[in-house]
Amino acid sequence: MQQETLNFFDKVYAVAKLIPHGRVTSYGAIAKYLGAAKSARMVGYAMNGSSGKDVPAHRVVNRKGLLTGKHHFDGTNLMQQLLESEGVEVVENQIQNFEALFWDPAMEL
DNA sequence: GCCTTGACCACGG
DNA sequence: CCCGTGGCCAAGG
Repeated sequence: MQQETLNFFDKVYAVAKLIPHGRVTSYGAIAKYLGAAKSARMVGYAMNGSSGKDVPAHRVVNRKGLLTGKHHFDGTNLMQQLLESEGVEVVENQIQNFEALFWDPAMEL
């Protein structure tokens, strides 16, 4: 009987891995898909442990399309470069055409 | 075992 | 959109 909390983290990783290229989603969207809409914070925290995993954390941004977590990456603009590498326009830590690139698991899945 | 911090979000003003 | 407040859960001190 493993811990449910660990399941939550694992779910976050699973959903993040399902994010298609050139698309982005928000912490709240993932949390809501997992049934924990109010636990959006935990999604970001889970991402903190995504280091070393196959989780594209750079595709997960906040609700405003802002790269709030770019400071947690190795470099300063690594997250932005990764997104631009997938065809996502990012200016001043903000994703351009965010609503069009937004990928909602609860909606698309 | 309590207190603070944190890659957030919703609501009210 | 900005500001303040509440909530949620986990990790670190």
